[in-house]
Amino acid sequence: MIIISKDVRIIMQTFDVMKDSRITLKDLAQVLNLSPSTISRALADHPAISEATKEKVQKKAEELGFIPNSIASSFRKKKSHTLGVIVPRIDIHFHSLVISGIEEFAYKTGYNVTIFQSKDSITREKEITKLLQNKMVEGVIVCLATETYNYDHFKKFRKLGVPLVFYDRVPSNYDTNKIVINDFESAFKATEHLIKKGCTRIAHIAGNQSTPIFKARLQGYKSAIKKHHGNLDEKLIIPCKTLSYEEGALCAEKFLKFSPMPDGIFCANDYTAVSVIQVFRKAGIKIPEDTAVVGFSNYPISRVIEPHLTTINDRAFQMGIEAAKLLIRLIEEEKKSIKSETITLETELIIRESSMKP
Amino acid sequence: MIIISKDVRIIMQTFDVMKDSRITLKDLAQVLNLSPSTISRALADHPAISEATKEKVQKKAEELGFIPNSIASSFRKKKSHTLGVIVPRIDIHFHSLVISGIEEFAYKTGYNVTIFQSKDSITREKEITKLLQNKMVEGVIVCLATETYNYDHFKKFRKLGVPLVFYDRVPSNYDTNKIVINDFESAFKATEHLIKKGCTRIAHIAGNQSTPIFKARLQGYKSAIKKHHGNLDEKLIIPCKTLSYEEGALCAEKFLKFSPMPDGIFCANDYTAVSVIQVFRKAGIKIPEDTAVVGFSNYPISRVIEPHLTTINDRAFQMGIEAAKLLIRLIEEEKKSIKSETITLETELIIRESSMKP
DNA sequence: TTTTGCAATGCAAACGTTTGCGTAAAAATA
DNA sequence: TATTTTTACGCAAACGTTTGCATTGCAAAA
Repeated sequence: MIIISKDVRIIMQTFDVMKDSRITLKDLAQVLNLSPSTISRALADHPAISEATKEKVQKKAEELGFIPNSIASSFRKKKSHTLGVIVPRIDIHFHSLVISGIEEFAYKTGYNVTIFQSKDSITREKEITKLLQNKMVEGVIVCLATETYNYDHFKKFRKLGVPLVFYDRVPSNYDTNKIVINDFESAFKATEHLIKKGCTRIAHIAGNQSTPIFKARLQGYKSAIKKHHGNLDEKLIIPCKTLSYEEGALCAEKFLKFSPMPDGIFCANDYTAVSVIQVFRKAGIKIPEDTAVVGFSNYPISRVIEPHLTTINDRAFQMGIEAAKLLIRLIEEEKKSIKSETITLETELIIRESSMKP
Repeated sequence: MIIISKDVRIIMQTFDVMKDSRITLKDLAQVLNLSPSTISRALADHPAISEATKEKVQKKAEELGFIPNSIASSFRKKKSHTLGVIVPRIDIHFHSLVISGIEEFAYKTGYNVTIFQSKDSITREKEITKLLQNKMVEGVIVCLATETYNYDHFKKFRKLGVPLVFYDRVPSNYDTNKIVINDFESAFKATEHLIKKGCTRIAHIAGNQSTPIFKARLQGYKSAIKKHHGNLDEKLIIPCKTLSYEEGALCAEKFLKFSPMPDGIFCANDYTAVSVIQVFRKAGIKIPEDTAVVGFSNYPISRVIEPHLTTINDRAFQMGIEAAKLLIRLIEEEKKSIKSETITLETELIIRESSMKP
């Protein structure tokens, strides 16, 4: 559907005339009979410029619709005021929350955010790191691709003096800045909650054990069980690859065949937890009376599923805020710090009906 | 938790030495006894440069770890190779899908994506448009803030020759490029589906009527009812402000008091649809036997809720792809086109259990 | 009055890359 | 061999802003 009206023609004319006729500092200088340097300083509120000229310049700039060319400025000052962000996928709710936090803080501080998706591919991740170096970003925030176990492609940033902050899926054995939650403690809390609710056979749907966060969650679960129940039944632990909704259903089917069945299940994420609840309910198992369920991440779905899901708030938005805050601090610090920082965010157990045993 | 090891110290030394010692074209030129222009052309695979020198340059560039300064290049060429994206919020699943599509296409085409959240505030939206002009973005993709009814702050882009593409919440009465779905037809399809399933009293949870997309959905609903049932009972239409999960529950409560109750409900989004299903089921109403429900958007939750929700796939990812594709075409077109384009994506009715009346 | 000091502005270079034009040498043509 | 064409490269300007240093005018101190 294409519409060409008389109106559009008029607009086009304007368009063609104005095209690329951006007013520059020099133009302003000429008009005002001042030097470009004075204009520049006036606009930057430099103390050496008199208030009178400052006002004059401001007014004229406004009048002529002067738009400072920040690329020229970046070029000259060697500062792009841009942060690069590499996430596995933008459309995963957790990451979109983190990005939202990053943008929020960056915007307030005057930085721009350029995003890239690694699609969990190390090849693409490497490509992106190269791009980011060209682009002269001032700092980079990364959540590693699942495939990434070697971090060499990030070393160049250090050489270039570009600070890095990793979040969630962070490098192990590599000293750098990290924003994480305490997965161990969170899992411990979640498991302990089930124990306190009277569960005696608590199962765990575990994530990919080559990913540190899921490993830590399993450890937290184990630790809580050992502390309160003494011994641990390894059979109650079912490892998953992707922790998808579908995989969760498969785990649930397995649990249904156990005898006795688990009376509590701690799932490494919310998708599998939701899946378990649905499969169990279809099988006539009452949640939470027969089996209590706890998830991890506080996805929107957790407060929609019936019964509402007890889960761990993983502070995704806050993670983004902290990542941006730390990164910008590192960028603006006079002498770039040598120390690497790891910020651990406090999680919170959100207790809902799925674990409220009578 | 701060760890300083001997290793880190060594890295730091390297770091300090290397800092800001980026190799430039000039450096390369000097080393190779060639002029910067030759280096530039060699690296750009210019036909006027011999294969021999090209190879020599490539090799040396690799060897010295030359990183082209794309800010300088952007500055000189007046091309930032950057797209600006303004969305109300990144953490809304629909938008994160669109952004994902935008990034996907932009990445393949060599463009970067800088994102901004308007937070549905017109003030912030205006601020962002100013920023984007400074940044010399080559094109902008926008989903308008709910507050936005005046589009003057976007007119400057046209004057600057920067193409704009709007998606989802697009300006009305303003000739520009738009990517939309056919909300009218989709709503018509959804309502007709309920009619064909035998529903005779079909209600509608409508969105904010000052937003064109929700207005169109209401019209589509009305049109289908009128076509098949002849007359329309306006009481069966409940308008909502935000279409939130909570608002959906309020609507559901109202429907429960109707007599006779609606035997079909078409909701303007999935949140309210899910809410309706839950409230109805708690009240003992069988879905879909007593009342069939159809949502809109195909949110992840729609295939988790029991019964799974019949809904409209709004092609969010594809919308992002198309927006980026159109924008980049507009950017790269020789003579910027005068015509505004509106691309309407075909939606798809996804039929699941919530509408499968026997 | 001369000197010193300060406030306000200008000069000019620089940032790294690109590009139109010029030119030398080599190759092709007359 | 003389002339033209082609090939391969260099020169130098330009992009718009910033910034160290120089400069001007003028008031305060000597």
